[in-house]
Amino acid sequence: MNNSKKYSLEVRVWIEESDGPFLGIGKIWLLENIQKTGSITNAAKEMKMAYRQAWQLVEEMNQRAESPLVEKLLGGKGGGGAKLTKAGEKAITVFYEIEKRIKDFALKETQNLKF
Amino acid sequence: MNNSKKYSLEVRVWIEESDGPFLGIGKIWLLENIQKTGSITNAAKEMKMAYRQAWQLVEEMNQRAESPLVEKLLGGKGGGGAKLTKAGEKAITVFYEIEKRIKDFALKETQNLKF
DNA sequence: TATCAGTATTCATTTTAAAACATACTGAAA
DNA sequence: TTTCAGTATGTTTTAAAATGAATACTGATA
Repeated sequence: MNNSKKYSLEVRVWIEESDGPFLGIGKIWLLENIQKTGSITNAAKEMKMAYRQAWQLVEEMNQRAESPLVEKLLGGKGGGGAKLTKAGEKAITVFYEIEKRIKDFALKETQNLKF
Repeated sequence: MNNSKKYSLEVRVWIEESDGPFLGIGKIWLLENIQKTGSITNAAKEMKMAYRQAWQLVEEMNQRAESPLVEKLLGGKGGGGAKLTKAGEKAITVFYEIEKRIKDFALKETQNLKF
């Protein structure tokens, strides 16, 4: 008879670029919230993160991607805003596709862990 | 013609237990160093980590595993030491097996990422 | 041409985790 | 019964990261 502790396997996936971690689930959530709210400010509020932090993440993503993932609009009606580029939308779907395939595999591979 | 930025997929794997993350590559390295050096003190030095921290990780592992992964020896010749239990040795091999299977799969699945 | 909300940027403050320090405790062996 | 190196544990420093506050900038539109 065995102890009944439950263990499960967790997998984290991210895209690495020459200067280090480039795109993981955190930035993907940020992209999704920008898409949903139309601005970095509101996306940040949604996620309860500081605007400054969100802005820096967007800046970093845009500089390190082959082409910008977020288009920022300065001034004008409503002060401006931010929206995803085609590349930004693509990044979300590609990321989730890859993540899903790997997590499904991991789940299938690991049943009844014991430690 | 396309930009030549290189992207790669990174995967991190760890074992989760009811109270959160239980065993990842960091603790595995610690186990390996304990195995190699025969004490927590020397394992910590090897890894340039504080003894206190290493000791706490061992404590946590032992309490949350079904049975202890590290056997600690108090006092005596040389002040004591630490060695892996059978369960500790098993944990290392099982962890690496799982990790390898998943990383191999991830590598195979993802070629030519673009962002 | 004044307004307005969001972007852009700097600086001070808080939070956090990690490391460093200090000090008992343990027990085989000389 | 003293020595000794490693375990055990609390306290203090340090360093890094996140947050918060403050301020200037932008430009369509009323």
